[in-house]
Amino acid sequence: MPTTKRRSSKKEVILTKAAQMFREKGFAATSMRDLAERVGIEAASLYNHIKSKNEILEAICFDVANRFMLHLEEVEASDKTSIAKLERLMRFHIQEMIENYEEVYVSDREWKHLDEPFLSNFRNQRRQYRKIFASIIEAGIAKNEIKKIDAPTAVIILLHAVSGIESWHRSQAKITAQELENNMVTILIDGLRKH
Amino acid sequence: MPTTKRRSSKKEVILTKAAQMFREKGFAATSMRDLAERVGIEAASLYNHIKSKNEILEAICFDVANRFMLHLEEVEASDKTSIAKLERLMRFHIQEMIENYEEVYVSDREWKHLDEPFLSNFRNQRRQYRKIFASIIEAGIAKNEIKKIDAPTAVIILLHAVSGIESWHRSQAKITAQELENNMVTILIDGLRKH
DNA sequence: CCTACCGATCGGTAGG
DNA sequence: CCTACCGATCGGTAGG
Repeated sequence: MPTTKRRSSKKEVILTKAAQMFREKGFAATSMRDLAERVGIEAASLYNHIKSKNEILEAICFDVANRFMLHLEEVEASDKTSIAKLERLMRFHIQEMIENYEEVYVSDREWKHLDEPFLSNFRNQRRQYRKIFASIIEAGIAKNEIKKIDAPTAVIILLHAVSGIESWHRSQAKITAQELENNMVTILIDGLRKH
Repeated sequence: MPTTKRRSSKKEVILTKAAQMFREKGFAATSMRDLAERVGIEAASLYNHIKSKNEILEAICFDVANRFMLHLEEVEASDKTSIAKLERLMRFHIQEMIENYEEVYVSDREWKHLDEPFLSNFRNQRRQYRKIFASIIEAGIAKNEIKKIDAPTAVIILLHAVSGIESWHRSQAKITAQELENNMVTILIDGLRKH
């Protein structure tokens, strides 16, 4: 049964190419004709695999959001110190950014173009994610593992610092992914200053 | 002479409103008709003040880029420790992000929509900025003020962490701008862990 | 600063 | 999966 074996492969190709183009040019500036050309078919043929341009964005954004939320809940429930939880979360973010670069980038920067009700849904998941993330930091402060800083501010810094990996990705890296990961964890957890 | 006094005021209104809309919806998704409505004139009338949609983006991006570059050169030439230079740069970034939010945000996220030769020009300024920034960190490592981390990675973290202030801006802030600034500097320079 | 309009391109559909 | 095409909207111009 060779048809079942790779049944949805064309749709996957479309989603992958779309993620690449949405990252390069942005969602709004990517036309369905551009995308079709990259996939190697006519624009009209795209609609045999997807319902609309926005459906592609939805697939990308929620795929990423669900993956991150699942991991966060797993870490939250684990038996670790707060600093160890934070470190694990950050390493996950960094690895995701490296391994699923296009998708994660698009989910982070282009979600504003989602239509309702997906827009509200995504925004809620995002808010919920940050709230749980902040609560882990708060717990660390309470247990005296973490400095008394404003937890939401720390969340913003950690999440955005990681999203900066795009620049590393583009610049053809003089350091390996593993070195990058260790550098980021060191800087964010222990700071720049030498004690 | 009341005409000279506020000669370019309408153009300034257009640039300000455009920065707001480009931030909210992105450059590509903002139409000249949307913008005209916000300014309170017909779309065609915009062209009495600006040459094209792209010219607006150019004005925003290079205004910000020049301001940042000027400040960086001033700090670089100053007589301070590396850590003090870094702290001053970061405080400048944070203040700019708070005071000129729309403009700085657009310059950071929408510059990809610049046309040539502006696109290459902007990219070069950006690369140059990061190179100088990294050299300040390298100098700090050489003088033993800063940990032995990869300087380009540190630059990415510092710059992107600050750009995360958009989230603080949107969330109607429970802390003041000054508290935010101090929190960010602490976290990035001294880290999260309590020693 | 407006009315009137241009050619180009958009996302998407009909029908095969 | 394609050809042929739709109405809507885009950035921008002519002319006043």
